[in-house]
Amino acid sequence: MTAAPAYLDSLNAEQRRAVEFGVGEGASAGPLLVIAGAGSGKTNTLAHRVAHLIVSGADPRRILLMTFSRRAAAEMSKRVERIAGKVMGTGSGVVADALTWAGTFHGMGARILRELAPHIGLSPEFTIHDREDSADLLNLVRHELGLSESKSRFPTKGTCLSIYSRAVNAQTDLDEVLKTAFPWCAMWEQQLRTLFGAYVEAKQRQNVLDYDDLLLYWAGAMSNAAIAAEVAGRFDHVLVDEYQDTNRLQAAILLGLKPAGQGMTVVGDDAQSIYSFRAATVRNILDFPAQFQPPASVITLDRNYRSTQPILSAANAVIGLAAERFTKNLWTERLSNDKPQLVTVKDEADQARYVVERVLEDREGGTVLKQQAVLFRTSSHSGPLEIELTRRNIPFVKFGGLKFLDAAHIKDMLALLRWVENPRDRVAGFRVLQLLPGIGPASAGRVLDAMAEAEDSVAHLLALPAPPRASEHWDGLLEVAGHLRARSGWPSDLYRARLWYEPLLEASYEDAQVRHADLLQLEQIAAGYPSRERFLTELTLDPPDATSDQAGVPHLDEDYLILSTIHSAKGQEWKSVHVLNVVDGGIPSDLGTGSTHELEEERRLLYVAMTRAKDHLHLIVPQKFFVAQQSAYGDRHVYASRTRFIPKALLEFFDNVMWPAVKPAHIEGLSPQIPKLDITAQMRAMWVK
DNA sequence: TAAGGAGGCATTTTT
DNA sequence: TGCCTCCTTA
Repeated sequence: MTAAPAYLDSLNAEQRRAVEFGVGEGASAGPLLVIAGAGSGKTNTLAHRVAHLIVSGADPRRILLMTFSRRAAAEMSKRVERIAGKVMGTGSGVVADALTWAGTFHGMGARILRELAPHIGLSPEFTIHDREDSADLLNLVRHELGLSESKSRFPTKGTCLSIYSRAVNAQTDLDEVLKTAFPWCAMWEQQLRTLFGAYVEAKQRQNVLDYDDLLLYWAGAMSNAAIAAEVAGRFDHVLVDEYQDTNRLQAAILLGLKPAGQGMTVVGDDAQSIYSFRAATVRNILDFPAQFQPPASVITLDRNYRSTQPILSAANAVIGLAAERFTKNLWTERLSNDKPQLVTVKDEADQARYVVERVLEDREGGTVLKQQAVLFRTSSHSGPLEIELTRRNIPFVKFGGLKFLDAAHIKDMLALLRWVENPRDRVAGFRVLQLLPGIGPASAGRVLDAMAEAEDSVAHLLALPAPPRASEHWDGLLEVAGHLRARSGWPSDLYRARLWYEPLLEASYEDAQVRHADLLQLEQIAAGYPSRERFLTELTLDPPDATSDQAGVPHLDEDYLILSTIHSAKGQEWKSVHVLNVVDGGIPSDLGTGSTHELEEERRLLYVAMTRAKDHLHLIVPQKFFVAQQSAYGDRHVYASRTRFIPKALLEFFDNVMWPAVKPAHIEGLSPQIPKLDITAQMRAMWVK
């Protein structure tokens, strides 16, 4: 082996092995599995590997790089560019924008399917349903089948979708899925089977795909030898990040792309597998090497560059109690005397106060808010904290939970665009039509039926008479639909759509002002996409994270505190991390204790949360904790105990403190950062729910 | 047949 | 609490 090029100097020996593995053998290098522990420089290593491939002559347009989220893909591309640019010269243009196949499985699937569409019985104009749309369609189908009689408690649309999704992604038959994951729905097996069959037919008639279809159709296409050869032939290298969170369907796609494993690299950490509810299976990563002949090479990265030794020791101890584990303990050279804090507080209100106080303290100490995060198991757990933050005028952004796109008015606008893009999309049409006063489910259904039978459905729509009570707004709808259909100007389409929609918005919502602002923001976002189709597709596959419907959401250039579900915190790191509700019922969630399998995943969740912290880690244990979602009504709290994942024997890894300490917090204790005279804001904030 | 009101019930995490 | 479904009324 020749001496390593200078740009690899910053890597340690194992990282360099991972980067250089098989490079120079061209596309014939065998499969590689990199087990990369938390904070072990995984992203950096993968980025270096891609850059190294390119520098060594690989064509970046023939590299497929799949990550868990779009954010991760963007970050990766940027790094690759930086590294390779340094070597090859930034102006060369060889690297810039050349890494065209970087994204999520779903995103890449959508792109490939649009090309393959004519060959596999799809129209290239297909639109994509997000979870809620899918559930709505499932609901429509359910009603048509008469499965919604009142006395029988048929599973809700959301549950039905989860069951369907799991069966698809786990490649498992319905009865097995019901038995293992949804036992309380097992009695409905026959009806569910009928429902799912009808659901699939409806999707095909309407030329829509749901999230699962993006994988399912892709995998299906790969089972045809000619198509598989065509698709596989495009890529010399296939690299997959976060492999522990892929499911069997995704593994099947990969195998279809690289049956012998040549040019394939997967990276992951079985200790961080937290997506089994999405049918991800840790078996994918464990069984990866053996599915090839000869088996894939394995390289392990276990040096942690993120956390201090005390934090790491505590995290190692927690994961060390796992029933099964495959990765070694992480180690670091970052010494420190500060153990992680295990803080007992009275209730969730005190928990919120504690966090706020520490956050302000840390900021005093020079850690900007953006370098601090508060993590929690369930989106609703941050409620009391959000109130406290608002009261104290501390800006924050929340990741996970409710999304911008879930807002009704945003969905309305997108439905119009989607319907115009794909007039067969019944969920979209149904929604748009019912926006008009005087049109309900029945009229909407009739219009859609008439369109479905017509040769040219849009022309047919334009010629339809107004439904009985909807004459007032009918022409307006036809006009905007006709216009958008005939000539799509992007992003001005959205502007036209808004002009049409705004009168309806004002008529039906009290807070039309706020919603109006959201629509403007949507227009901003739209301007960043080259076409309507790309906008709709990518927005569905990668919804913006934060909501803006509450006052006080900061501009992005300001400093703000990060609030995030543990799931959404994957791959990230902060100087200081607070974890809320580290009690039984919080983590593990009281819903996640059904099987050992679920319980182990909850344990890994705590591990993931803890390993996000670089310097300071606080686990907070409120003694009084509300169960499930019923926080506000009734008084159904429980006296919780510390999470079972930190039994007595592990207490030595933590500083155990009670808060507040002996004397109660005093008003003079407030940080000088709080403007003393801003009482008016507090008065107003008292009424912010 | 649309639309608003009353009453029942609730299973987390996300592409 | 807030969402969803069913029922009543115009």
